[in-house]
Amino acid sequence: MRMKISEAAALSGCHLETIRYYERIGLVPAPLRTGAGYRTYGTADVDRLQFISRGREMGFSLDEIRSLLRLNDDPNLSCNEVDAVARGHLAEVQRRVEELTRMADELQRVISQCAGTARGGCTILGALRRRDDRVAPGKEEGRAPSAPP
Amino acid sequence: MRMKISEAAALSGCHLETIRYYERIGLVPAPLRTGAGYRTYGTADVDRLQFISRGREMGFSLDEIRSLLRLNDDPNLSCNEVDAVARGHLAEVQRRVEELTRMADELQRVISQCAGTARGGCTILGALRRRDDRVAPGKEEGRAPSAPP
DNA sequence: CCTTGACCCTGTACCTACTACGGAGTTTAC
DNA sequence: GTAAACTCCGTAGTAGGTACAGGGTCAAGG
Repeated sequence: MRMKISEAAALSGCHLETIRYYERIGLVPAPLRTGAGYRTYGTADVDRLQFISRGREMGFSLDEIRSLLRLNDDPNLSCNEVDAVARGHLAEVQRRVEELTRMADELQRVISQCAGTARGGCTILGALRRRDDRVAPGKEEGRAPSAPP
Repeated sequence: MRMKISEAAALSGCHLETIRYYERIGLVPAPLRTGAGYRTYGTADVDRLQFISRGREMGFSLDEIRSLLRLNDDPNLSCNEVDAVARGHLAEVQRRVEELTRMADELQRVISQCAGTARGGCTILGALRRRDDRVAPGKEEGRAPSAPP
């Protein structure tokens, strides 16, 4: 019934050393030990580790997972809070998708330009090197194009 | 002409302490110093910092940027290698977009289910808890969903 | 019984890319 | 002249782990 850490790792999807790490940071309780000091895990322990593993697969932070575990343990279930955590995380994931998509578009752009104009100088390096002809979102230096220094 | 670190930070887009960090890890050379030991930067230094800042905005790792800087410094320009670094990074960014998109879809799914069936138990927690289609050796899954008060 | 190899233990260091101090010295503005 | 703003260095912290080193333990084979 009770198993060693390597078996718990295989069943839960958490790496062996990650399990010890989770224990160290208090995300899972310290398990029972054998006389020799070996950790032994029961099914409830493995369930908890699986919960964490799935949470990580969905991109939740360990802090978010900590909250979700507390909510999961609580008998008077508070679905609203779970919902809030999940929606907050979804928003964050979507934000990261947008950010990375912008990066990918920009990369695609400079790479494809480079393929066309390779002889005149690398446009990829040019995009990194260029001074001021920037139309990127957000930043504006107060430098008038009509009156250069 | 030469400026202090705070000005170099403002012009380059790198945080002041980040500049010192880049110096410490050897990404930028140690700048000249005043008699009192203050760092002073010239335009070439600021250009290099800007290069790094733009690289980071495109998501390149500092190691990749290190390579790109070397290629940029090299007079016999090797556009192929630059291209390889950029394409490799683009592939990685696209991989991350896909991964995050999968996460977002899954989150969307469990969140919307939860909104519909909130009374039967939280489906978000259920998705994390479920002992499922994976290799579950001979465990019975039948747990009657008892109605909450 | 003894050895061999596969486990397991603790503790620490390392990774990325920064950021945030603490405590001191320096420059600048009024 | 003095107070505020700036700079210095070094260290430690962040997330989420991974990777040893240097030991102890357990099962099987000979």
